[in-house]
Amino acid sequence: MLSSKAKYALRAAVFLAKTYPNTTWTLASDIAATQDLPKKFLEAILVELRDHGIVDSRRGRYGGYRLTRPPSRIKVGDIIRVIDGPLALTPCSSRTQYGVCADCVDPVLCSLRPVLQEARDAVAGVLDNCSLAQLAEGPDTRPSPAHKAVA
Amino acid sequence: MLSSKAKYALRAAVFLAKTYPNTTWTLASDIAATQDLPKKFLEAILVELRDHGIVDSRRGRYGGYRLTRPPSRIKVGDIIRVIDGPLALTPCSSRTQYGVCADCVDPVLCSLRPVLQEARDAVAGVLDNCSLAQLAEGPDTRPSPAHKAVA
DNA sequence: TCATATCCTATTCGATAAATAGAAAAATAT
DNA sequence: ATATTTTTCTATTTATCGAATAGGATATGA
Repeated sequence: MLSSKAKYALRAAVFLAKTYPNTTWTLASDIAATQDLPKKFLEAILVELRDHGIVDSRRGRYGGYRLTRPPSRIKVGDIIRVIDGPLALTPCSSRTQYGVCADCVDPVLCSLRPVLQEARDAVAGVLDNCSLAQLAEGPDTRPSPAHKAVA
Repeated sequence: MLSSKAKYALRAAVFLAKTYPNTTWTLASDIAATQDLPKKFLEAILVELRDHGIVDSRRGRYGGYRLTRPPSRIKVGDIIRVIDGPLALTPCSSRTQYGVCADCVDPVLCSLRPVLQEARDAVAGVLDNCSLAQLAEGPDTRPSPAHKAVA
């Protein structure tokens, strides 16, 4: 599951994508207000995105935030990785942030690794293939699962 | 990321798969000892697996646990869902346990839902396609990512 | 130099993860 | 029947993390 933080980050990023390209800077308080996000929390999120090269920031009057590159070149997977960490289900099945699990020495668990890598490749294939530009184009018109669930 | 609990559950399940079919019952303490899992914690996990129809249990002397069905019919995805919940990244993109996110009313987030559903289908496609039988067949012989990472 | 915004540090609050303890309940060998 | 063994239940613990807030320091442009 995504953390709230990651969802907020995605919403903020899509918001910024919608105003791209932008000569002026977008206020954190504007994002917070229109997206209904906790302002202070959002600021912390934007700092993280900045530290990872997703957004640029400018202090002081007429400061704010904007994307560092065109929305078409920022992927959903990029943002999730920054906020929530690897897409993989275990450190040992991650490709971008590989690490040994605490209990990774176990051969039985290691028999799991191949399938976990497949899983991580499968999610990454989807999330790294969807850009902010695509999301910013507006709400999707396909029937949502909400409709199906009610039916 | 998987919880430790889910990893323990998988290891325990693969262990049980290796002794299938089994006329006798396998002790929790045997699983704990050979797999190096905290015994009491493992017991709680086995109860959850039992409550969800993955294992059967028998109390008293010569009691223990065993799989309710052939390992080929128990998928990695089944076990992860029982212990860690839906494979999806949000409740609203889950198919087996659909639910509305706390902030799901937001149209921007809703523009995310299609891609999140794709992601969930992609992971599920992998994890629901890998059975305990496959894992029990022994450690995988493909080059592991550990080797690649060291290189 | 003032207004405004980001940025930094600290703190809170609650929930969840990961486990442990101890006793009750059940099943069986003897 | 009874003792033994094993699951099962209830409670508690401890630490960590998620989510958020507070307040001030720092930078920027008018």
